[in-house]
Amino acid sequence: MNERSARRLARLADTLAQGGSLRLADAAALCGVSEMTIRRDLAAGDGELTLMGGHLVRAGDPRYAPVYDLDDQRDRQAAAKRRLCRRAVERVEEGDTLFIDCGTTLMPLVAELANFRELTVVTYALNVANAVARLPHLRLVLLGGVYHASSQSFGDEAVDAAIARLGINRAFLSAAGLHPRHGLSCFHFHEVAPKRAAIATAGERILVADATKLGVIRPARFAELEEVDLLVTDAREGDMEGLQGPRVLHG
Amino acid sequence: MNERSARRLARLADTLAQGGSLRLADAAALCGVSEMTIRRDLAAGDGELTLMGGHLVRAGDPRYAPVYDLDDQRDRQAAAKRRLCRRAVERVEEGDTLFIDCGTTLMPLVAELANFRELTVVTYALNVANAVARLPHLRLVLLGGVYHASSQSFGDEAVDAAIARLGINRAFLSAAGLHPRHGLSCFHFHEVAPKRAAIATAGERILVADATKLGVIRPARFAELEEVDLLVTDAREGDMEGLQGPRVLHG
DNA sequence: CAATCAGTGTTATTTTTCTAACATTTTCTG
DNA sequence: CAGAAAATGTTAGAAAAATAACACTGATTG
Repeated sequence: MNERSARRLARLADTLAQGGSLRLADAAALCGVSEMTIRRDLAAGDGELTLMGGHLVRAGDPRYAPVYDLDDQRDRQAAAKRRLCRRAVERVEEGDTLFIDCGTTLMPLVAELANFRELTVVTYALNVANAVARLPHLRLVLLGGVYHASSQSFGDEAVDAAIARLGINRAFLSAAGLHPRHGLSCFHFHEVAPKRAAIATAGERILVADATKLGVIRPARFAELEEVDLLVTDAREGDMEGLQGPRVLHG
Repeated sequence: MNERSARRLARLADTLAQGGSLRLADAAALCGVSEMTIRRDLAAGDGELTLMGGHLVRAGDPRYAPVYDLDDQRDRQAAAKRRLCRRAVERVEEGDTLFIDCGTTLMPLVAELANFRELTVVTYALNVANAVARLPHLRLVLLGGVYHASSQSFGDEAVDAAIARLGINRAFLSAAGLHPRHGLSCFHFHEVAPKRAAIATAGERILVADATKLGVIRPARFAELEEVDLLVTDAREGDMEGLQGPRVLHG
């Protein structure tokens, strides 16, 4: 996926941040491109946005999640994420204190945590917090602040201090872009501070990123590749050339 | 619309109560009728359910969807609480920064805020935060910390400092007990710190409490009656004897 | 019992959405 | 700048959904 394509997707995601839907034609007009281009953007995207009968909606919105069948095309991406998270959770040990980043990539990870007895989860994302709160035996620490609908997360200048006070064993990070020379980047600048704080504090830094993130640069750069210890991805060896730094776990 | 038609719609609405979508074919199978019948049901119905590209979803622009809380609906006092909150919201002015306490009492208040253009809501409760996050024009500040499932709220020792940094116009407080001599109390000790911090900072302190809270003492005492400026309640004059301090608004 | 009518199913037609193919424009590269 | 590659637009056809038309069923009623 290319730069402009991603920018359009981000803009649309922002528009739909509070939920709701957008007709494909309106989305195209909003971005000043043809409907076909929006379709292609969606196909190349990470599945956060999805098309339902000509209407663009947030895939994560429980309002539109299918009750019954799961045979959607969109599910392909979701299946990849589940697979990656299943690999990633192998690193977790009983008693850990985990940091979980925002976005949709790491949502399946929370589901995988249900089998642990004693875990503390630290996050600044509302969707992650809601998922964790449903698991009664997990301890949850939410880093507060001003809410950013675009990423469903909180943050302010106090987040560094708040994270520093915690003893985090493992940080699970997500990134919208992962580039050999430009390192790790995300869409929103407000995500940078908590990500950096987590990287600084955590014992082990684990990045989970599907193949579509590879070779991509996003506006907000938050770390170098060398700053993470492990990369969990479904990208094949061929796609990884020039990527140095983390050990790689293929999902 | 006829009896059976309404019954099918009710059943489908029930299936989608928790959100989610249903393909028309599945909906038809679920009701044991043809797709065409479902289409006709929907056309005759009240528009609660709608068809989006072959998928049945709960209708209306979710952006302005009413904020429902499941706990709230189970609550016998729900109607009273809604009435009290409608009275309480009269105090709110455009541009305010509001503190909203935890519990179910103040949940209807959030729904009432949908019509304001410019508000900032400060809270330490997960249920309140989720409700506010769905309203686009509202700014949300969540006070983070360790999650307490018992009250669906967060809190730690840093909450005082976090609240003190904010300029709060009006604090909407809830209490589990309200007693002439023993003042205001709640169930959980972890609620005391944020409540006290809000009382200390806010310009106007508004306590919302239905009649069942009157004359009751709970384990965690957090304030005196005199520390709130206004009490919104449905209790009758007779029940209020000995209650001194706040001005009273009857809902 | 025939006529009627509401409720539903079936089929056909129109409209919309999706997909693929190819044309055009823009951006990159040597 | 020429040529290649990428991005986007346009068009046409396939698939799916929405609508309309008509047929069937079973109950009601005069």
